[in-house]
Amino acid sequence: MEYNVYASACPTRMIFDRISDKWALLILDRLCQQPVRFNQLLREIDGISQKMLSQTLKNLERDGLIKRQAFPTVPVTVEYSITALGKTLSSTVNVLIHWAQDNGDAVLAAQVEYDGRMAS
Amino acid sequence: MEYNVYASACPTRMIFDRISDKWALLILDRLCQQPVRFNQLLREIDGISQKMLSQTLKNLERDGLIKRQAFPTVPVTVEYSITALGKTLSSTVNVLIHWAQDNGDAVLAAQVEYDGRMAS
DNA sequence: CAGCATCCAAGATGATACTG
DNA sequence: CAGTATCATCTTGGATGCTG
Repeated sequence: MEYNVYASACPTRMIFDRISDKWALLILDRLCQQPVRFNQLLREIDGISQKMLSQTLKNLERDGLIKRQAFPTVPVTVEYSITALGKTLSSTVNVLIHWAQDNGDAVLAAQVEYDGRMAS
Repeated sequence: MEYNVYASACPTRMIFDRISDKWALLILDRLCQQPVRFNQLLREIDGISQKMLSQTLKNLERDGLIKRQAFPTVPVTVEYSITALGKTLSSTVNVLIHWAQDNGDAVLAAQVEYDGRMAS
């Protein structure tokens, strides 16, 4: 069956909602490098709250993009790692990251030009 | 200079905030095909309100990703088209769209598995 | 036609405190 | 350490009405 990307019920749109989660992308990118524990992520992802981290990790795990593994140490240790599926998504995300790095200046310049044009 | 992607002040992060706007991506993708007028976009992008459309178009124009052109007809006609910069972004966005189309089922399956695992 | 201004409801998020 | 629960806040976005 063919889906209309612009319709709400479209599966692609559902995935776009996940993809459009800033924290999810940052976490995914971070886990792509190596498995990381909860509090370490909390420290490294600048600006994220414990609540959002917890919530985002749960979503990512539910989507099969990351894997949660708890070790029976005292106190408990939990390690989050990326899955094969998550890796493939991360690759496409990296394309966007590189675009941003390459074109950040151009966007910034456009903003300055726009603001000047509108002010007058 | 090197930026830390995880820091709030990072330019890449700023761009990510734009990219993470669902409406912006959909509009960009639509304009990539051909120039479209305001009300036509309003009809085609399912679920978007006039307010959001107006707001998103303004942001995209400010970022230099789309171009707004008004024609002095009665009543006025406004056409939005994609810029060269916007086209390059759209290309990378398309990679994501294809990923979503290819992996939607896998994500769905993961969700079902997760929900079942958590319910027990 | 192509918007802008206003009001308001709902959801997202932060801060804080508590737990196995 | 790795979370959960609760409350307060703050943003977001929809609905409506008006305008050049």
